Amino acid sequence: MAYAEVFTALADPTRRHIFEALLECPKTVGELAANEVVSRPAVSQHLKVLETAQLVAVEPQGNRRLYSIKSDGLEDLRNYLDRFWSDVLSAYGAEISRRMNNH
Amino acid sequence: MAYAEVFTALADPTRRHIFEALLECPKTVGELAANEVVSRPAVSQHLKVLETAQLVAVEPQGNRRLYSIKSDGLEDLRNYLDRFWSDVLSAYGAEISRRMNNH
DNA sequence: CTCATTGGTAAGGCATGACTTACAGTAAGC
DNA sequence: GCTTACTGTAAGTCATGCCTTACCAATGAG
Repeated sequence: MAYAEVFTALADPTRRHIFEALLECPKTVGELAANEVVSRPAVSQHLKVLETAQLVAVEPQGNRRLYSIKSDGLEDLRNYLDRFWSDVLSAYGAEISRRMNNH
Repeated sequence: MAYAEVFTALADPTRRHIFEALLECPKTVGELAANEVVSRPAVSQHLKVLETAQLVAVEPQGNRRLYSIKSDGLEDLRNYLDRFWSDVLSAYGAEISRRMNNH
């Protein structure tokens, strides 16, 4: 039921960029910040949002923190869309039959 | 390639509510606004965002404007997620093999 | 023709969010 | 131990977004 946070998290271009960067392989905050235009603290804040949305996970490794993709958030979003998808199709069916009756 | 606008559009709770209301059947602006907490102009502005994201379509009917679901936006989002989904899985595979080598 | 209904747009206020710099804390290297 | 590297948090600034009221255009009803 966390699809709301997922929408919010992925609505931001920078957060999408960070998220997509993590698809390649797990990365530290510094590595992620090196590929972004914004500052490192900004990346930290974005990672916090992504973590709340269950899109990433952290694993402290000594001095550094290794961030990696967590599929839970995407799964929530996918379930939300799947539920909608059937509703959309049935809505189309209802609309079509409605038009066939009216026209 | 409009998934960015779709994320932005569906990140707002009111817009999600409007969008979900349209799943039942096409509705006019007044009907939609009657079921929302915000004012009618606010609903109009939300509908504009949803329309930009290819999530709804309009059909003027005399005095009124009938809004209905348009699946294009959801389809874009779905394609984006599908592409990610395979990447997520392959990323997991890489991560697993990486851990098997290291530990 | 006149008035009411419907709905989009403009302008302004206010809250939220994204970014920055500064600071604090913890682990690593010497 | 002392310094350096890595990262999260706090505080403040600035832009963006959402909402409101006011206004205007177009259609329908009488």
